[in-house]
Amino acid sequence: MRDSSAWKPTSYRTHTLGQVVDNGADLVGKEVSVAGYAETVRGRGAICFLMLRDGTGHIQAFLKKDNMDEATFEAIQSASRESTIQVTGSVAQKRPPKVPEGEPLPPAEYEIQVSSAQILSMAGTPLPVGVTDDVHVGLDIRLDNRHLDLRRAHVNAMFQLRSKVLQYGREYLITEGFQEINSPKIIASASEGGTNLFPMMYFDTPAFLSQSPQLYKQLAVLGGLERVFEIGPAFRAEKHDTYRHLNEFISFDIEGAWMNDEDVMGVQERMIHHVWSQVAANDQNLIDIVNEYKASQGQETISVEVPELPFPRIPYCDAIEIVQKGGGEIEWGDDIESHHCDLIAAQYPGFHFLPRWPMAMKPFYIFHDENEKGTTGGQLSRGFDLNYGRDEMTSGGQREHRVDVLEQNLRNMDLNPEDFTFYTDGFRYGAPPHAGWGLGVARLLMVLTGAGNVREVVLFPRDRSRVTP
RNA sequence: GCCCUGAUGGUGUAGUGGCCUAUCAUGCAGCCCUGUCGAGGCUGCGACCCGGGUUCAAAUCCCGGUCGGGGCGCCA
Repeated sequence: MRDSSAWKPTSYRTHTLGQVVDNGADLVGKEVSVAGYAETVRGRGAICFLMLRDGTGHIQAFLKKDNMDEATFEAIQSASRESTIQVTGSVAQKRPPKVPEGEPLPPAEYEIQVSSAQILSMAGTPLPVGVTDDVHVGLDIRLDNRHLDLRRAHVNAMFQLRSKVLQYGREYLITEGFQEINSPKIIASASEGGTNLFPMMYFDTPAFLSQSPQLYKQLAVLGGLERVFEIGPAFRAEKHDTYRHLNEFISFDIEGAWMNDEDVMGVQERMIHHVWSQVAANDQNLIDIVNEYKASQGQETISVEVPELPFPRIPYCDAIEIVQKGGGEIEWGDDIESHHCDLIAAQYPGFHFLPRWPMAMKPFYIFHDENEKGTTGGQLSRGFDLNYGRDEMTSGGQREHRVDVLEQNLRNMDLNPEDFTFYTDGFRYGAPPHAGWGLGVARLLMVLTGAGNVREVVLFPRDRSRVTP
């Protein structure tokens, strides 16, 4: 649950439920107003127990027919689960529950003895997905009803973790001098091969949704911003259908001047180390909530293991050897596919970098040094991936800052340099060597939370067949 | 786009040609009891994805569709 100790009162409540729970002893006898969702409503006689939940905690409200307006009492008593209810009453210590002979009593708990109440919004019945039920619910049904699914404790906890990961990532990059930027998501040209961009109309001009901030963050660095990062959406019109791909996703990107591939790998591993350390130090309560659910479903629980620095580097040439020795069919120059990654992950189950890919497999903007050749003599690039186990988290690299090489790279890939002048012009007046990467936020969250599907950790995922809600 | 697989009450499931006017849990509705606390007890409600076919007989077999799930490809 969220820490609400510093939250101010609002028009609807004097205290959050978390504040009442945490400060119960001091509040005994005091009148408070709270509001929340009705988790259970028990009792059909002259008394009634209303379990309220808000985003900060749970508390029991105790209603007695004699102590309040009878019509209100009856309305609350017959309120459906998940209705929103505001109650006013005095804080009191709860009567202790019955425990078996010889067992110690649990620590004191507090409740609210209600003097007045109001139903703010009545929930329809039955609920399309249970919020507190133990019954398993399929992902598709959950996503159709995400607004209810989010009320479930472990789902709520995963999205709090997501927010924490972004917060810790941001704060770390800022300590290394990176500044946050936003690049346009509506772009004019299908700059890198139009087949995988979503077309749209920008008034009377054909335009596209951006698939990456790549070129723009580079232009920001060329413009002298030195070190930049962006957390923003990217759109890809690929008809993939897997646990790790979406057509709209949030990309965590950085770009830094006077850096090569190794420099930005360092930034990345230090950032991930910081994120994991902070989660381990501050957010075990959220991990516990997720684990409580996993345990109830018979799933393996998770623990936050702060990875050691530096992460292993497995250059492409070595990766090919590992795959070949593992029995995989692969040759220098082939892409390392998912089943190949399984072989590598067997030796390197955690985070590991795969640097120095063949230039032929990398985009035109990746830097290469003519002296860096692979085991079979092929030209290497300064591009790299970061994997966790079999899954790709990041791709990045040092960028080509020599405009003549850049234009040659474009021609080598059958692209017309004329179409890229908005980009290449940035390199004509002095360009610093620079490097960067883009990290899939949801994929990182999958690792942290043990989610088996990227859709679990995206609020309203967009995939091949889902555009709503 | 390819291969495999599936669709049963609101939700999650059992069911492999007649034993199914379909199982169980949860839910919902109602009653009883109760300072309850994973409350408990009782009664009731609610389903075989759509279209075609085979058969004396189809939730069950076949074909098509729609929508899922798994694996892969694609992912400059």
